[in-house]
Amino acid sequence: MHFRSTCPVSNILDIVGDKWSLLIIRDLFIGRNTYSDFLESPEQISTNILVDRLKKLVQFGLIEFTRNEQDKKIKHYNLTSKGVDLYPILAEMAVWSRKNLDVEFHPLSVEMFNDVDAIGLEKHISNTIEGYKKQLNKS
Amino acid sequence: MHFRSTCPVSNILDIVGDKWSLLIIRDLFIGRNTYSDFLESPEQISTNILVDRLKKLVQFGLIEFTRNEQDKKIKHYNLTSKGVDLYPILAEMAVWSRKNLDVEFHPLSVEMFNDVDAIGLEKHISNTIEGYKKQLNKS
DNA sequence: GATTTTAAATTGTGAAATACAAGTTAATAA
DNA sequence: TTATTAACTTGTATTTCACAATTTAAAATC
Repeated sequence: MHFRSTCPVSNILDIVGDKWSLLIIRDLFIGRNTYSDFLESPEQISTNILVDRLKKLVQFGLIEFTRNEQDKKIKHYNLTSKGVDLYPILAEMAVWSRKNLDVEFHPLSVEMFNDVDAIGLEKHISNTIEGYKKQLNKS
Repeated sequence: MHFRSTCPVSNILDIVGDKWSLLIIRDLFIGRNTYSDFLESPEQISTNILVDRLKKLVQFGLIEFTRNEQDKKIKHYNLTSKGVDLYPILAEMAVWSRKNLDVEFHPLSVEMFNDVDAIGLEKHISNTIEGYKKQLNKS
């Protein structure tokens, strides 16, 4: 990995600072976890970019995959601990957009905002991280 | 502005989700605020990209500029309220990098991490935002 | 066990974004 | 009037991305 500088903000941007990586991470948090799932996301990623990003995210240790036991041609991706740690960034991004953009949001994010308003951002973040890690231990 | 979807994470990435925008925002938080300052940052942005990003960030309402009264050919950029609101994202990115990357960081970020450790992330974020807004009122 | 189906991956081509080097503009300073 | 310099532009090469079509390989069906 080549880093442009020793700034930690620059460093993480060198890893996930492109148009697509963080959207794949977002997808994993909302339960989408196969190649086909990612293709169905509303942003419409191209297949070559998707394959490239999945490979890179695996190389960086942010995600990994297991084969479906029933149908071994299906890969189920999941976040690693490093990947789960990205959630605070995604949450702060969503919060910024709600505060600063005058647009309608997807029902899933409205649900997320309701939770944030009900229990606070910090609690929402820790709950989400904990929830994802539980899901991991089951599989 | 064209948004790829109604996901708030996707929305903000459509605005600042490129290789450079958030580094210019970071620069403004650490006191770099002229074209020449930005060019001197360690990541070495190209002049054409810099001009393009500054224009876009102004258009999006994240930054604005004033002319130096002593030397009117110098533009001093500053964050707007919308721009200052990006700080939690930058802070969470830095925190992620410290936790998950095994590299040495720039002295300025070490200083920032010390503050985070001393007073907590939330307090560090609110102090930084408040500090920047004070600096704004003076000018 | 040959054929069909399908998730994942690849390939080719054009478009867009970025990098790099050089030159231009315009306000200030000498 | 001529430097000087901050900001900006231009041209070209490279890299990344978008879009469409095709290929691969494991599983399911006949």
